[in-house]
Amino acid sequence: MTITIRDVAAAAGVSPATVSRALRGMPNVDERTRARVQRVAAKLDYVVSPNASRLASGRTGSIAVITPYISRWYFSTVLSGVESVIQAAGMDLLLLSVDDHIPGHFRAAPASRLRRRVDGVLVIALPPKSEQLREVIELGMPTALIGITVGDAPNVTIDDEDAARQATRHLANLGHTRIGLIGGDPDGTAFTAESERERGYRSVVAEYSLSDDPLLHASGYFTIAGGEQAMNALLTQRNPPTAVFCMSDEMAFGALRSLTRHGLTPGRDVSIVGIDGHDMSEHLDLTTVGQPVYDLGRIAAESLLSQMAKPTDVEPVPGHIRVPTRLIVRGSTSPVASSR
Amino acid sequence: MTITIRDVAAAAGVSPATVSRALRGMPNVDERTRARVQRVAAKLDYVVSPNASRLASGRTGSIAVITPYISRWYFSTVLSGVESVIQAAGMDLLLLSVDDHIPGHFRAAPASRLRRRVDGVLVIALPPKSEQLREVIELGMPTALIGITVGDAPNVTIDDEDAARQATRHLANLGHTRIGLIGGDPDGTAFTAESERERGYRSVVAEYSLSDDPLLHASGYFTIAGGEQAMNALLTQRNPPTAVFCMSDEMAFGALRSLTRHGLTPGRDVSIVGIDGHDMSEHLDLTTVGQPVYDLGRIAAESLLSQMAKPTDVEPVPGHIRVPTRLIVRGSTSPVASSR
DNA sequence: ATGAAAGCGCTAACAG
DNA sequence: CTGTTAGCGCTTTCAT
Repeated sequence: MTITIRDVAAAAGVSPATVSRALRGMPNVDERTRARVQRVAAKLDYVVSPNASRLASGRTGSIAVITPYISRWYFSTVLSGVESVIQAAGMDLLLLSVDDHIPGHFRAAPASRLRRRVDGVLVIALPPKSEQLREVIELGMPTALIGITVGDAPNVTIDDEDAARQATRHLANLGHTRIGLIGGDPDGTAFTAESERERGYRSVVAEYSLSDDPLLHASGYFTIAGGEQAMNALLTQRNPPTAVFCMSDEMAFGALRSLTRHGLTPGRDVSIVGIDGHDMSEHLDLTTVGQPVYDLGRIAAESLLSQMAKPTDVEPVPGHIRVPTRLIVRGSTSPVASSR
Repeated sequence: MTITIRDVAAAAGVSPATVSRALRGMPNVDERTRARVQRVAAKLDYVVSPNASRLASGRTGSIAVITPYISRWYFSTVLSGVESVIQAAGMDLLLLSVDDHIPGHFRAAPASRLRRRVDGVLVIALPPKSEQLREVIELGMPTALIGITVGDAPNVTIDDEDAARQATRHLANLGHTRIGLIGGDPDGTAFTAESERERGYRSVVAEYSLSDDPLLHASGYFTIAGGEQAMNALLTQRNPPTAVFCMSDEMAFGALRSLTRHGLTPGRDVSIVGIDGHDMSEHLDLTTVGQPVYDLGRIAAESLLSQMAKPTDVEPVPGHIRVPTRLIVRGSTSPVASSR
């Protein structure tokens, strides 16, 4: 019923091997033969069986993307960039989320679903010390990490420390001296990005001799709601900051909302700056340090592909790739009110 | 090097066939034999080769998700719901975008990448009359559509006409009589949702004898920027609407922004209502008709799975599944100003 | 309940 | 440049 390579071979008057070569564009095939085979294959509406092909060749032609979230902006945007490259390369993209969106729902370890199934793995911002990431790396297959740094595993990131410096410096240059920080969790160690951004912030605090009052720090857990609560906390102090650096745009959105709810005007009463260049940041008039998230995905996928193409013995260290960020100044930041 | 079913068989002192049966939980295997095989397989760290298994059995164990966009809120949220079900079922999820994010970049027809490769297909809101959708449906494999209706193909949607009625009625009940409409494209025919939402709007206009001035209609192309421009157009008329129904939250976000830019206050000067229940809608205090987007994905995936489980001869019509929506009233809507 | 045998549809040497 | 010969690693009758 389903037509196989032998049907094509018979119809074209050649052997299955020749059909295989002709269709895959291999050399050492007479161009007229190739043309005839292609024509016959098209007429017969033949498509190779990926499974047979993979079984025989040992290559799976697929790469897996592992991500903690699918629908959050950063993750879906990275995924989009990844997908464009994978698809252009003619490979299959297996999507695997390790989040448990449904509380209490057990998610199998990703590694077991990867073995013998994909040629390479792309990991989007999994917590560096998570069991799941460790498992994946221990698989020992070609891997590229996005947005995180773990040992010397090939990865693509922004310079998080520098991004934080750009954001904080922008505030300092506007004359602010009490600059708040809204970070992730209180430990600040869940992600490499978190500690690096904090380091960037601290380096500017030192550089400009800004206030380093510990009360200027709050945790927003990288969510909108968390950012709002963090800003609430900052605002209800005796001596609130005149400007706040948020480690992500989403937390900054929450901070903006907190201001509005408190009857304050972002940019006039308190300046807010984020990191991301989130789609909605323009809409909310948020100053931010934009990162090319779609490109992060694209570049990581390309890097993985080239890593896979290379012979396994020579390893020219795909290494760490840094992509640039840039400060986007909007209405949420302005010079400190000299006197109120 | 890689260990196969024969290694397990040898180590367990049984035949490969028995290992196969034991590991897949088939009946007619002595439970002690099964236990031994499982123990040996685990000790040897054996994983079946999906390709060999698929080739031999004829089942691919994968389902494809085809979507025009990956990073837009609606699509990534649906995808997230789909993924949770597919993964729980132990199947592979192949992600395929048919969008050309990179202008001029040719995207191969999806159908050719599906044949002999997946057992079923999930399609997220592709334009009903698109070539790509037609191709996919003609494949004749188990399929479920999300957010669109095409013939009698199994699908999962909200009641778009009803959602539009809820939104428009809410405005009418607040006393508004000049209610604007921001839709997708001028034809309003790209998606089934579009024409149905327009029908719902019109039915309420008729029901409440509201103004049906054609100047109250604008096109926002389902984007934030488009929504803003549409609202601009509506606002610069001699007799602007006092309330506007936007066919999507993202267009509503744009409309809100337009109001703010014009010095108007949403909810006080002009009421705005959207459809979606977008993550940011709460943050922007937007009244909207919420749809359970994550569940749309979940339900469609489950429906597809059960469709695939059934024998092909009896077809009890998986049919059309409607999920309920609900009006969420927030600050962007309020009673019409009786006199200004 | 278990084993033997025959493929699933293709690719990869190896000849020629 | 093309054909032949072996499998890739599993599943599935068919026996036993």
